[in-house]
Amino acid sequence: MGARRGEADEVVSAPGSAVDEPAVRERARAIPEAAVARLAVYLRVLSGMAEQSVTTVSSEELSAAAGVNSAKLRKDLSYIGSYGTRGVGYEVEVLVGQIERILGLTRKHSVCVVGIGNLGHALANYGGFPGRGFPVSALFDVDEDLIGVPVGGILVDHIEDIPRVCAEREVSIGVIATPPPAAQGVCDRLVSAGVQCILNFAPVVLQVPDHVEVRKVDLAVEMQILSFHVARRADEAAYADEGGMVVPG
Amino acid sequence: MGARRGEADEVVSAPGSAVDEPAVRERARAIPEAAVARLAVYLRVLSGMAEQSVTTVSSEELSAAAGVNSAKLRKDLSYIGSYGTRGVGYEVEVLVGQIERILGLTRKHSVCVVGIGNLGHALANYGGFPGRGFPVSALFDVDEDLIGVPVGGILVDHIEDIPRVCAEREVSIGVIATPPPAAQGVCDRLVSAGVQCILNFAPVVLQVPDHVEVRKVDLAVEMQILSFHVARRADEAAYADEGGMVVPG
DNA sequence: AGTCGCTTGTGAACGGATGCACAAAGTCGC
DNA sequence: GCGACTTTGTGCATCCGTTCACAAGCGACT
Repeated sequence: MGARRGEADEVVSAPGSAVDEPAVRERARAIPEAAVARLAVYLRVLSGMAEQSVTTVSSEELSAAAGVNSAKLRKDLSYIGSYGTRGVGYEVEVLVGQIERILGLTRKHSVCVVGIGNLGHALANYGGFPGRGFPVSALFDVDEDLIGVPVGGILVDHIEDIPRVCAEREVSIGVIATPPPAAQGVCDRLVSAGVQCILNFAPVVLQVPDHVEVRKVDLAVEMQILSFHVARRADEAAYADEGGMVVPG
Repeated sequence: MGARRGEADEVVSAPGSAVDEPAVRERARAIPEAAVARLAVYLRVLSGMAEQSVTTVSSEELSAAAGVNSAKLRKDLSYIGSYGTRGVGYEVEVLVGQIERILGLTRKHSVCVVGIGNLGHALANYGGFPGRGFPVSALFDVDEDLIGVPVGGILVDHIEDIPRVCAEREVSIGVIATPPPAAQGVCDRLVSAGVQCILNFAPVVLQVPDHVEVRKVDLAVEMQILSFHVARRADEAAYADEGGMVVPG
């Protein structure tokens, strides 16, 4: 992902001289993407614990609840600082606060949803967003029958108004839930409206400038990955049946 | 090089006695998970090309359309065999067929959706599934008002009937779109019904036996990852402005 | 045929993430 | 205060996936 930026033919110096790495570069922001995803999961688990008045948790307990191994959990947490107490564990409240800080959840992020079909409706009504600091503050579609209609308490605007409305409501995250052919156009509008992060549900590869972050959720791809595993299982079963496996003893 | 799958316990003979291992070679289904996900994307792009009567494509073109670099694309394709022609490229039809074969799409996979709320509705009506070999053939909920009601052409059954209905309709993939508290219970029912692959939209870490494959799609997590990037950007901008760094302890 | 240009397929280097194993650092009981 | 015990935080080895770079292979053109 974001590792590579800038123009290609810039840096390359001849090997041999001046190889001194400018140690200046790295700031603490070097959290692996995979770890960020897991931090979000830990946060959810921790929030649940906090609600049940759990005050302290060990890496072992938390990792079990999050479905990872404890060493990985500790390493992930170490990326954001040392907030544990050796011999005791982590204070739930502290961890929640720190993870929220790192994930940028102390600020609210306004979200807009584009494409108010089945999925768009579901997203607009999805309780998980506002509850976790992501107020859905704008909805867009092209269908004239939908414009002005409230969905989940928000009035639907026309796609043409994306730049104006997004600016007014300070939208920082755009969610695309349109049919595939419309996705790129919507994406371009969002980008020109200054939205820098996009969550794309349309089965399309979006072209965006370097400074825009895109994550995609493709249901068909997920299903196909599962299909692959179904097939692999079937193969393995057949293979085992045929006696390819040497069973000792 | 084929690093083998994790099965490991194979009979390892002395390095000198190199016997040919035809069965094992055929067994070399060691395709990285990440590559599988990309294959699904290539397949979508290729299908689009086929519809536009494109017959041949180079790794450069295809990789651009799929948003990856060409070396990675070639390596991904090499996992499934050598179906390209040097100096020319790949035949679209051939590639489509081979990827479908590897992903197990030559067989239909019946899907059931559990939890017919907003998201469940969206999934039941989602056109992308049946169009790609994933007929939704069963729906479940607990709400008595929904039982027997057709959604997307399928009647909703009660969750209690999961074992019977899934068996009857040979469901191989279960999709969980229930509220979080219900998810684990539903998951257990699916597992006991023999479903081996689960796509989980509930923000919960599911506990399943080893032989069951779970993929999760967590919208809140996706949003939080984006939030992290928003925050990181803001930090970078601030850092660039100040030109210095003081990290408070 | 021979050669030239193009594209695939892949060995090997690289880098990032994972898991292990242990020292450091704290608590608890006495 | 001290020693035993617990749990964190991390250096290190390992593994997996990505990227590079190039030989091998194919078609086209002379």
